Amino acid sequence: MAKKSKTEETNAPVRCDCDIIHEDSVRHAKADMLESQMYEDLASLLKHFGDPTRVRILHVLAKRELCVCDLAALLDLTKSAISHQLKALRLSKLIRSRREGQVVFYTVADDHVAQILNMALDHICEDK
Amino acid sequence: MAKKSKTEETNAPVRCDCDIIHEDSVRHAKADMLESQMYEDLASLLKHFGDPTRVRILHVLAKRELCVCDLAALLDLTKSAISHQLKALRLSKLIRSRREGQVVFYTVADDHVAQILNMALDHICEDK
DNA sequence: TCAATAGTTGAGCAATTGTTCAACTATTAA
DNA sequence: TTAATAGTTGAACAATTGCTCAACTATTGA
Repeated sequence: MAKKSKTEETNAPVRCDCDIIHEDSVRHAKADMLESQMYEDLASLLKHFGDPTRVRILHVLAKRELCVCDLAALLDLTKSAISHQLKALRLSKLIRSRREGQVVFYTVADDHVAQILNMALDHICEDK
Repeated sequence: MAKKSKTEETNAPVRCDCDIIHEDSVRHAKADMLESQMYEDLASLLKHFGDPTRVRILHVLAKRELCVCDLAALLDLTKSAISHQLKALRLSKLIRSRREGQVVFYTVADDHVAQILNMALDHICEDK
C-alpha cells in the first residue's frame, strides 16, 4: 500500500493507479495549467477542425465567400448536411454569415482559421 | 426538373439538391481545393485537438517532459487512459517518446503544437 | 396570394470515440 | 528467478457525432 507515500501531504489526485514519480515536474506542470474551462473551450473550438467535411468548408471559405448551395455542390452533400455544419461553425464564431435576399453567404470570421490550417499542413508535409 | 440546367456540361456533383447558384465561385473554389486525401489527413491530425484530455496532454507536454504516471496523476486519469491517448498522439507524430529504464517520457514533437494551441487561445480570448 | 427556391431544424440512425477493465510486456532490484 | 512497478493493449460499453429525411421558415417574383 505504497499508493499514497508521497501524495499524502499534497492535494494530489486519487484516481491515478500509481505513485507520482517526478513530484516536482508534476507540481510545476500543475501550476502552469490553464483553468479547466479553458481546456473545454479549446477542445470544443478545435473539434471543428477534426472532421473532413468541416475542414473542407473552412478551407474553401478561407479563400472566398460561398452560399449553402455552392458548398453543397462543391462538397457533394445535401444543403441540410452543409447547413448543420455551418451552424456549428457559426456558433463557434469560426465563420460569419450574410444574407442577400434568399441567399446566405458564408466566410471565415478571421485569419485564425487559415493560420491553424497552414500550421497543420506544415506539420503534415514536414515529415515524409 | 431544373436540377441539371447548369451542371450538365461540367463534371459537377449530383448529390446536391439544388442548382449551382454561383457557377464561377464554385469552379474557382474547386480549382483551389486540395486533393481529397489531404483533407482526410488534416482532419485526422487536428482531431486530436478536439478532446479536452488530449488538449491538456498536449498543453502540458508543450512545456515539459512527463512520464505516463505523471500525466495520469496530473489529469486524474488511469495510466491506461493516458497511454491510449499518448499512442494516438504519437502515431500522428504530435509527440515523441523516450524510454529511461522503466519510465517512458513524452514531449511534443515540434513547435506546431504550441502554435496551434496559441492560435486557438487567441481566437477564444478575442471575442468576449 | 401563390409558387418556386434557399436555407434551417429536429428526430433518428449508423459509425466513431473516450474511458474502463483485465491481462499483458518491459525493466529493475533483491 | 522472483517480486514490484511502469507502461501497453484489446475488448466492451456508453456517449458523441455526421448524415439523412421530412417538415419547416424566408425571400422573391409572377
